[in-house]
This record gives sequence, structure tokens and C-alpha cells, in this order.
Amino acid sequence: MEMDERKLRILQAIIDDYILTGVPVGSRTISRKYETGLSSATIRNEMSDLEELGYLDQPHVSAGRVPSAKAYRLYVDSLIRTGRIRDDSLESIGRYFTGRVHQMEDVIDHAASVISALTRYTAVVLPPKGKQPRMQTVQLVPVSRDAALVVIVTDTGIVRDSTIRLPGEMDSDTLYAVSRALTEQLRGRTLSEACDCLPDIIRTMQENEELLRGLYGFLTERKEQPRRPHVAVGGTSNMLSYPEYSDMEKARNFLSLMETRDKLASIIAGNGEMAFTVRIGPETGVPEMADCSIVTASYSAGDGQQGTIGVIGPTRMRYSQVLSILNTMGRQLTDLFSGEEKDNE
Amino acid sequence: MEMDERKLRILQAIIDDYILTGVPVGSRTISRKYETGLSSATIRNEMSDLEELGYLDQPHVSAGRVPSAKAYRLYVDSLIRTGRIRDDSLESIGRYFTGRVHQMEDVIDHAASVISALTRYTAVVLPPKGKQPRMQTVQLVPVSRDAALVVIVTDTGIVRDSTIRLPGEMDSDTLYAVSRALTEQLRGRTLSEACDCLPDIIRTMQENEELLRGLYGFLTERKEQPRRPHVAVGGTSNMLSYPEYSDMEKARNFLSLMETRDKLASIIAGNGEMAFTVRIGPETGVPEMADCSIVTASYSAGDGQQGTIGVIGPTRMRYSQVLSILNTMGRQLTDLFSGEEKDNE
DNA sequence: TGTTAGCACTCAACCGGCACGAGTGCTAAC
DNA sequence: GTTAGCACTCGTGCCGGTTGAGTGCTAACA
Repeated sequence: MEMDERKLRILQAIIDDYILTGVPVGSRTISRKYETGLSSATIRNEMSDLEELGYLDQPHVSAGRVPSAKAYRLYVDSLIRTGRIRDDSLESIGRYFTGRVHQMEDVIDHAASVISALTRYTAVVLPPKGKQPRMQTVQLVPVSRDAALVVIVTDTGIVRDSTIRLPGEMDSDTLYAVSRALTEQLRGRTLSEACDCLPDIIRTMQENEELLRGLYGFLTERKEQPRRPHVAVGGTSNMLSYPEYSDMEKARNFLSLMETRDKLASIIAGNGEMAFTVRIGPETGVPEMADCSIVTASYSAGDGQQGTIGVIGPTRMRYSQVLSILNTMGRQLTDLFSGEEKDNE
Repeated sequence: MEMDERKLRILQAIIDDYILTGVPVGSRTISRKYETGLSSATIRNEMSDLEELGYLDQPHVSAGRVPSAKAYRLYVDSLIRTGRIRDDSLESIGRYFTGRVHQMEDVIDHAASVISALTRYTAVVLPPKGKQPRMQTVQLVPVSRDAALVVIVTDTGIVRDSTIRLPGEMDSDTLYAVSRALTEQLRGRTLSEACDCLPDIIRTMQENEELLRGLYGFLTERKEQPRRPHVAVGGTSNMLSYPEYSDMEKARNFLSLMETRDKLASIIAGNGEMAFTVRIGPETGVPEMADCSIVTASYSAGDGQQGTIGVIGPTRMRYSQVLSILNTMGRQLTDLFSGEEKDNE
């Protein structure tokens, strides 16, 4: 026995209905609500076949059928292959991003809350991430008599800053002179390269040895403990609306996973090569998410920097809508960050 | 009829037991588990009195008694008055904050997760906030040929940065010269004062008019849309462990409140004058939190800057433990930020 | 006068039985 | 190949009885 056109149509109807209602769907429902021109008995036979083929599950004998992960996979693949991903909500998304100060973290927080509001699922946004950033400018800004702020501008526009102590009183001009010299020497190097060659530089700039040692300590600390990126999450409470999560234990595990941002980031993080990733149920590889699906899309922030936006929802997700929204949002973010990028170059 | 010593002792026992178990407590339980030397019948009479006085509620006639908000209030007040707030968990808290790079947001995130882990409730930490910060140094750091990073160092150590466009190519030395001149003129002023007097400065520095105008735009934008402070939240999932939140609807409302950080911040924000605030049930003034309590403590970040740490839990909270942990954590944060502050002055 | 033992009463929680109905699989007729 | 009909399954909701924790009241006691 194999799949034919009619089976496919029936499966589609079952999935649509299940996504809508969340309750196992029976043969009668399909024959009535969807104009198939077939009786419930015929649907029943087809459903039986579809179950044998592994596309449907039956919670118990007198209940309706529920789509399996395999069915969703088929459904999503055909959705993506036929390119039926619209851009309908573009304007409503675009509207959110006008006339604002675009600080990176604000933008991704905001993106997460917009996505979760539109989809009514949980949204996760990871900041752009790419190759090792290279230094462009190093500058020491005086903060007080014996402390300075280290500002490192990299080619990705990301700035790391923190104060270091000065060995003694140093005026603003001296700091500037050191900054210029450092910039000249370190420009184009990555953070860890800079770390490696700083001892050499210290030798050539004896007069400021102590200050540079402080800077060296700061850099190595940063290299070993990079500031972990900000992960934006929105709409975690949405998940509790779905009967899939009426089990408290499950809900708590889910929420607690959402709280451990490191783990969450590693789950969401895409390989950056695919426009979309859809992982259904067990495909997520995370036991806590055995009955969730994760849809991710990547956006670009110029210069090879890639970010990820993702939606987490029950396996019976409105995939088509989610893909459309992620698609639009991805483009929006790409425009936004690339635009900013253009300003800087 | 009025309160006497014995009633107080019994009430105390009832509250202790209810905090522990979460189920209505009966007279027999009190007479056996707590060595009162009284029979259950006597306890029963006293409980009846306590109910009449408004300290106990009875869910239904054949259930035990439950402490009222008024009872918790009495309990907490005596807890605070007698100063029975220990510092037992100090070492375990202190241990968390050693050998780390102390970036403000990391610290408060971390504090929230430590508090929630220790208390098993939900923790909220607000960053220090105080009088208008005053400028100390302004510096323009070149980012690319036609863009610069504006770094403003204020006396609170908080740094605002964002890129602005340069009118044309300007080398690092020119930018430095402008920075020095600006610093001289603006030092000691608040952000909005700086905004007001920048037009005057522009007049005196004709040659860089265009650059300064860009800066002016940046400052006014910042003045009107201050970056909203980062609110750290930890342990939201903990709330689902308590039977008080077995109702999904309630749980969802709670979580969604935790997601709207602005509102959350305004609920938690203390007046800064009290060491501790305990708001019980209706006292919170938030309908979603009718059966929650909120305990807050403030910490100081030096120079009049005040931050707030808070715990949100069911009304039957382990107040004593929570107060003790907040007390310790508040001191820890005060030390940490004041220490940093000391480095800078 | 305060304390306690005893007793009747209440009521949520639990359990077993029963009817209902949605849904299936199978068979026979079209 | 399709469909009508029928027997069968099984989760769900409802009803009534039992249980047990807990109370309030009263009478006896120290």
C-alpha cells in the first residue's frame, strides 16, 4: 500500500483540523466539515491505511486519530517546497519598528515580544553572532583619577566595555596617547590574538608597563569568560493556554528550560545555512520538548553575522502562519541591522 | 475579647504549620505537633476566638483553619520587630560572587537567580536608580570613517553608548580634541542640562557645528526615550510548584505579569526609605497578586543610588527565611557596588 | 472558671457503578 | 470501490454511598 493523492488530501484535512482544535479528529468530522465528497466509512478506511503507514496515531480505540510527527514532517515539507509562505503580516510587523532608538538588545527583546504576540506561541531571538570580531579601535576613557573605561570597538560594531584601575594618576592626554598607540598595534586582530601579542607590546612601551599589565589582565579575563549573549524570550506564558501543557509538571519543566538561557540558546541556535529549520517533537533532541516543535529562521546582520529567531509551540503548530511571520520578521531584522551597519561603514 | 499570650502562641503555630504544609490546619494537629500542653478542644475554642478576631479563615465548616492576611501581617511585624532575621545563608550567597567580571546586568541577573534558587520563589532585582546622573567625561571614539561611538561616563559609573554619524571624514585626533572641549564644558551637568546648553556650545565651536548637531540630536533622543532599565527575574517556574497556582488561568496571568517588565518594575520598586517592605495579599494592590506576597529590600550602590531586590511568593511564604536571604543579599550587593564605586572615585 | 472528653454533625474527597456518546472495525449490499 | 449498518470499545460525566478529618456544643471535671 502506498500514499496516493486522496490519502494526502485526507491527511491534510486531519492535520488542519487537529491544529485548530487540539482534539483527536474522527472520520465523521472529516467527511462533513471538509467537502471531500466521501462518506465517513470511506474516510475510516483511508484513515486506517494512514495509520498503518505511520502518519496517524490513535490515543485509544474509540477516540479519533492524531497526526504523528511523520505527518507533520510531510505537511511542513510540502508547505516549504510549494513556497506557500506569505508576507501578510509584514505591515503589522513593520509598524512596530519605526521611530525608535535601535539599541541591539532592545531590538531583539522587542522582536521576541512581537513574534510571540502575533503567533501566540513562545518566541526566542538570538543576537547576531559570527566569526571572531576583530578590533578596530581601543580607547581608554578617564572615569576618575585612578580608573579608566576600556572601550573596544570591533568590526561587528559590538562594544565591550569595563573599567580598569590605573596604576597612578594619568591625565586624559596620556590615556589618549596610549590608546592611539594601542589601536595602531592591535587593529585587525581578534581578541585572543591581541591577548597573545600584548606582552610584546608591553616590552616596547616600558613607560606604561603597569597600565598595560592591567589591560592585559582585563583582556584575558574577557577571553576566558566572554559575556554571554543576551537571549530574548517572549510569550512563555502563552504555552500555558494549550491543553498540551495542562500538566503542571510538564509546564514547569518547560518554563524552567526557558529560564536557563544558555541551554535555550544552544537548542535554538541554527547552523546558519538554512533559511528555515523545523524540528518536530522528537526531532528537537530535547526530552523536555518531546511534544513541542521548534521553528527557526535566520537573519543576517551584515558582514557574515547571523542571528536566529525561533518559535516554540506545541507540535500541532500553525506552521504556515509561523513560517510566514518568521520570514517577515527575519527580513525586517536583516534590513534593520544591515541598515545600521551601512551607517557605520 | 482580646488577644492574649496564649492565642498568639497558637496563632503562631497555625501559621508555621500552614506555611509548611499548605493545607488548612486542624485543632488536633496543633495540640499534638506543637507541645502546647492543651487538648484539641481547648485549641478549638481559641481558634474560634481567633476566627472571630479576624486572624483565621475557614474554607468550609469541616475543614481546618487558614491564616488570614491580618494574621500574616501580625506574624511578619513581630518577626521584623524582634529582629529575628539571621544571616545564616551569607556564606552560600557570598560564594556565588567571587572571581567574576562584574558587569552590572550580569550581577543583577545572577542575584535574581541566586535568590530564586535559595528561596524557591520568584525573585526580581531592579538595578540601582537614583538622582539624575551627572556627566563626567564625554568621548567620541572612531568606529569607521564616518561614524563615531559616543561614550558618556557619568558619576554613577553608568555608561550610555551609541553610534552617531559623522558629517564627513574626521580623524581620531580631531575627535579627541572635540571630546576634550566638550568634557570641559559639560562636566557636572545632567543629561538634560547638557541638552539645554549644547546650542550655546555649538555657537562657540562653529568649526564642528555639524558634528555637534548630530550629538545634540542623539542627546535629546536619549533624554526623551531613556533606555528602560534592565529588570532581572529568576525562578518564575518555581511558582508552579505551589498548589496555590494549580489553577492554570491564575498561573498564566501571573506569568504574563512577570513578562511585562515595566509593570513588574513599578510593582516591585520600593520607596527606598524602608529597609524592608512586606506586602501581603491585597496589600500588593495588584489584583493578579491577590494571593501572593511581595517582600522587598533595598540595597545601596553608593552616592545615593538605590536598588531593590524582591521576592514574590504565595502568601504562606517562609517570611523569616526570605527576609534573612534578602537581608544578606542586599548587603552583598551594597558591598559589591560600593566597592566598585570606591575603585572609581 | 478554665479545661477536657464525648458526641452529633458537616462536608470535601474518594470510589464504584451506570449510562452516554463518540468513534472504530467489519461485513454485506450497492 | 463506496457506503450503510451494526456490534464493540472506551473515555467522560453523573449519581449515591462511604470515609475521615474537623468542627461546635454540652456536660463533667479540677
